[in-house]
Amino acid sequence: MPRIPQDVTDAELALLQLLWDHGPSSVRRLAERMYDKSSASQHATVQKLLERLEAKGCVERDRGSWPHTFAAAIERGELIDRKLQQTADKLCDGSIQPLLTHLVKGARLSADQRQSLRDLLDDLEQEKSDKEGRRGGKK
Amino acid sequence: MPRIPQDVTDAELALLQLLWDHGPSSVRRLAERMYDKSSASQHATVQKLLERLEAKGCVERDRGSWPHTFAAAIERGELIDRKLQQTADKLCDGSIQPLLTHLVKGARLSADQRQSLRDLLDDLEQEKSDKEGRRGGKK
DNA sequence: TTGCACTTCAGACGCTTTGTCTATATCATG
DNA sequence: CATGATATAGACAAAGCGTCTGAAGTGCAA
Repeated sequence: MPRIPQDVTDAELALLQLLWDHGPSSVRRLAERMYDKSSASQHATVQKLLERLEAKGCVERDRGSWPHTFAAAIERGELIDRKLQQTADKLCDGSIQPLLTHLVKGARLSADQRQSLRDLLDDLEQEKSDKEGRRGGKK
Repeated sequence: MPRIPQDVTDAELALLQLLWDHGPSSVRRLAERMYDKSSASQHATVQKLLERLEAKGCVERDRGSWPHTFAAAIERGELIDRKLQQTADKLCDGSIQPLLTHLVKGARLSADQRQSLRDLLDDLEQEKSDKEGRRGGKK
């Protein structure tokens, strides 16, 4: 089940952004947005990129429609998580804790941002105790 | 002097890790650790990688010693920050806030980890008020 | 049906990166 | 200066990436 995540290149990422921002689209629409009045070869380029994205499991193609409609198969957040995990693997021996520390220290967080982070932690706390209070569940 | 950060490749990173873990070293020592009984050509490979790392500002070479001694010119944390910023640039429009959120949500944080995160936030709070009330003695 | 425009698909090109290696110049010391 | 180790410059193959060409397929209108 856990398909091993593949890397997404820059051009591919640009396409994903378009899909995230504008929803499922045809090759033509994507090409027109990406280049802005696309030529025949650019159209083919987009097609190839989509093909590779599909192979990587990042894009879903609806072969029933004509022309084919493409949609993102992963969410932005999913890709973010992948990237973070990769960074952790390479630099922190797989542990994410150091990343957190560095982010919190490095980012100049405003009071608001700090507060929202605290809130987030509170939510986690809540979740945790929920799990305990509700008759056991699975360990 | 914000030297524009360069990317570090895998083999280069492996060298940096050695420098971080074992301190300044000669090419020979690095080669022996990296491959484990290094050949002549592997020795040259390490030399080339160090040369590139030096060009990228990630390694400092002491040309006074013989053989040259190499030391990391950036800290692990610095590279982590770079990577995180790059991820933010590509996926979050440069903002780090989303990264934080995803990390906190995604990482299964233990109670201890959550607490240390809170402490970290408290420290930031403290720092903030320090800056207002003091003539900053840093250390 | 045939013709046409559009799409899909397979493949290849050209450039760059990356890790590796060869060859030559340079050095420290006996 | 002779020798063995080191430094330096350059070349190489393999792979990745964005791009493009050419041919096959599909829907549609005359």
